[in-house]
Amino acid sequence: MKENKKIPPATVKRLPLYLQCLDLLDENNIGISSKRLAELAKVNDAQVRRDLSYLGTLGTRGVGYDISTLRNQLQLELGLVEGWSAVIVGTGNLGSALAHYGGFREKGFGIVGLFDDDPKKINSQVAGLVIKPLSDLEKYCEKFNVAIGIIATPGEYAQGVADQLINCGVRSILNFAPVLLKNTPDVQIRSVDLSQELQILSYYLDRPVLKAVD
Amino acid sequence: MKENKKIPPATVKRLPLYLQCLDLLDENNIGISSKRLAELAKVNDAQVRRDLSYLGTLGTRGVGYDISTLRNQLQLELGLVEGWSAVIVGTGNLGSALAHYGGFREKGFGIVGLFDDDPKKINSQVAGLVIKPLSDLEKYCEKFNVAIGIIATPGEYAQGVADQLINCGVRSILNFAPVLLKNTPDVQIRSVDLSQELQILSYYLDRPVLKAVD
DNA sequence: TTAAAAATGTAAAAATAAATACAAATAATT
DNA sequence: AATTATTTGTATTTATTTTTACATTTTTAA
Repeated sequence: MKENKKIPPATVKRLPLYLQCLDLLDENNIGISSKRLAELAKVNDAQVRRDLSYLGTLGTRGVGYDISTLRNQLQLELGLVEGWSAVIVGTGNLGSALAHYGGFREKGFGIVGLFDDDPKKINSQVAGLVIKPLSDLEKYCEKFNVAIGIIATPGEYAQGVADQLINCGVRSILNFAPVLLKNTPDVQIRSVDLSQELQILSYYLDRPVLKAVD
Repeated sequence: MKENKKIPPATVKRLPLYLQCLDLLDENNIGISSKRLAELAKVNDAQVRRDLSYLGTLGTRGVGYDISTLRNQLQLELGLVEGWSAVIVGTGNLGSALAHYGGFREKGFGIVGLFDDDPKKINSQVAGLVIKPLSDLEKYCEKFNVAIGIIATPGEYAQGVADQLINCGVRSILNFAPVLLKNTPDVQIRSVDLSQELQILSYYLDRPVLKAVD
């Protein structure tokens, strides 16, 4: 367990963004300034320096940041070197999209199981993984020490699935179903609600002058 | 164009959440208190009152809020009564998931077109819509007065698609491709990056004591 | 060698967001 | 009719986040 250096939540949300920006750079770049990184990430350059300072004293005055050091520290802080295992529950279009999505693996996450309760889907393959029934969930979670559950079921099944995941020891859930999951102590839940994102856009559609926030 | 009442961005982000909470209520509920709504939305009750106060004086002291008034005002403020038209570009699993997703229509958005440049997909149907080539985009945008473009292509095509959408007069983009789109004046861009969400979860995985933010 | 330019790290200030606390209004109860 | 309980709306306070400003360090140029 990592010590609690207490990085502000607003900063934590930007760390993956910085990592993404580094990935954009030409391979023979060796260093980068907060000014340049800020341009790429579209944030204030002092914000970049302040954010990065939570990871330690990584830069050199008058010089900038060493890209590889920076990448390493970001990955370390975000826990991307732990090789967390994840399962995806729900194998409709969204679950399949997630299963095919290379970005998870690329960032160090391993999708070790795909689950669905539709008998027609069980034992068929998606993205090289065999779809298993939810009754196999516990077995998988133990075997692969699954840390993350990704819910991509229709809304009506999401809470039940979440309960099962939690019951299997999963302590982090990424939920794409458009429902509010119950809070459980010691379980981190992040929800991405596609319709809510569109509604926020819609608000600003009528008010082009105003600035939205991430 | 709506006048700029300047609702704080943090509040705007919660408005769709309140709407979702109202949808959870039994149909014969007529009123709701900020306390109850706060429980459902998992926020502080004063926060609910403060947020709603930006929409006007909607409640009655000692009584609470009339649900139907509240829903109407939220929909109005979010622009959900304008019947904005949207197109989806990219019809892989993610694009298909979005096309099938009922939540958009339910909230008043109309998906009026599906676009892809894969010749094998053109003219096939997804969710009752015929997939068209990107060369038809301009025609559609004019015909349906498309306000919103949803990008669900692989990363490498996303910026090009965004440019085309903007060129066709689209002023709001919801981007699911894992790339940072260039800023364009007067164009609102919201990006949902699946891998970044997982990375944020990952940070807290090692630090169960800390509290994440939305 | 010295001066100017570039860049970090952070103190201090400013801006934004959230929570507390309570007066005012309404409804329920005695 | 008076009292108590409920509940909003918001002033005030507190917390968090962002930005400004600058001393400090390093590099480059004169």
